[in-house]
Amino acid sequence: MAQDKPVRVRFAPSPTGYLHVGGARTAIYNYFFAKATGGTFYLRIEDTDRKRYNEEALKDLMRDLKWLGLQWDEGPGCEGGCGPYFQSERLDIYHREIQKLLDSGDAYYCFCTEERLQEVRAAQEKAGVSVTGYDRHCRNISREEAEARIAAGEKAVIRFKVPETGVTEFDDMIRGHIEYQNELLDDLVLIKRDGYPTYHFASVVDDHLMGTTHVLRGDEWISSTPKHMLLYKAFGWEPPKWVHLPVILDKNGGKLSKRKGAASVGDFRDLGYLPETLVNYLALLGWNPGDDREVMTVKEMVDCFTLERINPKSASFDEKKLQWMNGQHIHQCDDEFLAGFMMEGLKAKGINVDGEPKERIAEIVKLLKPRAHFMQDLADQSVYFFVAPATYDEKGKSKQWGPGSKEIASAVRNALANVETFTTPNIEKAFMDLTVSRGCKLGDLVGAVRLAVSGVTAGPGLWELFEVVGKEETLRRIDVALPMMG
RNA sequence: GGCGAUAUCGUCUAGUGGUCUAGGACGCUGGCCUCUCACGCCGGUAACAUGGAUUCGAAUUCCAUUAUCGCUACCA
Repeated sequence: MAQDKPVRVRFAPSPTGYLHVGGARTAIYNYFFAKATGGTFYLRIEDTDRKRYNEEALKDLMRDLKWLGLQWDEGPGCEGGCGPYFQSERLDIYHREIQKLLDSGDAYYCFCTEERLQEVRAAQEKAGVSVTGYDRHCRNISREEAEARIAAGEKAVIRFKVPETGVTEFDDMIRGHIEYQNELLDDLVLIKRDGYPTYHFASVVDDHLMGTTHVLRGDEWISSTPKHMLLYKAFGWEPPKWVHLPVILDKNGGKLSKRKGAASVGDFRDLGYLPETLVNYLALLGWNPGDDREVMTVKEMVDCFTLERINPKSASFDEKKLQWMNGQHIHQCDDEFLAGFMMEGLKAKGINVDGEPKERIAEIVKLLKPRAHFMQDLADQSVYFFVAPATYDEKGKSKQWGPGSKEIASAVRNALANVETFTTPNIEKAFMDLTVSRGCKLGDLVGAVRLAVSGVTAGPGLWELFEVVGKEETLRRIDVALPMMG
């Protein structure tokens, strides 16, 4: 399947809401495909619905795409030769192009009102006819009459004159050959009453004019593709290659929606996922590299990306696996980056870490890194290295601070007090010696003091933990907790 | 209703007529490691939607059925 011309693909969102992970994945595949083939990835804003336009959504959209690392080669902010990249700024182009269709007789003015359309629809429903849609009431109004009526102030839309017979077929790169009977298609609106183009018209005109070679879009567009094919034909343009992507469903096979949980890129960022994780996971949801690799960098994925390995089946989003993958990516982050993220998190909690030695921060990151599943785990779990616990885990209290624990904790405290150089090996030795002299197990010694020093029952190895907290502070925290023990 | 797409473990997937008593990953689970929790390592669990047809042979091809999703807007 040789590419005769350089690949040009686009992500063409409508700025009506947040960037849904499904949309994000469409953007990812477009981006991967462009990068894998040395082509161009451009961003086009489909803002032809003035009622649903949302300025905030547009800003978020671009921010989230950038956060994911999907920087466009052309588009808002980096104009290329095919702008403008906002459809709302291309109205003159659509009006110029529609004239061609009007001239050739492939499009016509339609004066039907919303009310009449509704009546037609209702009647069709009642009659139970199989073919529904616009009844082509205005199809045969002459151009002269139509223009006269418009000149007289009547409002109209412009519809496409779809052939009444025949078959329209196209090949989808991941689904193969698809055919539609033209008689099932209705005369879709091309230019709306407000003068704006519909999606169908604008996307066809733009994909052609902007040189799109492959259209990668959600599979909800499959049924519209024959209409788009017919438009290309009417214009005499060569259609792009079609690549309809499967959708992403939630755990239960329903739509992934905000109401049911996280659904947008921003949601997952707030939850503590790395962009690398999200891109990796989303890419693997419906595509595979051809081998067993799963945790991959963008470069690794781009290097082996092909459209042929995209699955036609829609996939359920599994947040458990996402979590696991985030842990994997956190393990691969360099410590310095994690340290920066951790310190910001601590600052946000009101903990001043400015004076902390770099080595100490690095040591903490080293201890916490293999335990982190979310980025905020770093800050959340490191608080006790900087501030003594104000409260203690309730379950831990009843389990670790029961009868006899005070005596054990005191013994540990005294043993620790005698450790001159408070380092991990020395601390460990103190504990070991204590098990010998007391004739007990290590497990008997650690629970109570871990809770006393950290406030929680889970965490890094105790010796390391104590070393980083420091001798004086460790002893002090044990002293504070001693009276609470039984 | 009509049209279309899809159909392998709970989930993501490998698999393109024999090497499949179906492989990997997440999850769940047993164990190892061990001062806790993680990490890591070893093992287990679990699937070709159904019915026909083609074929010496089908998860793989074809046809039905079923189920799910999508479209059926002057929304994208």
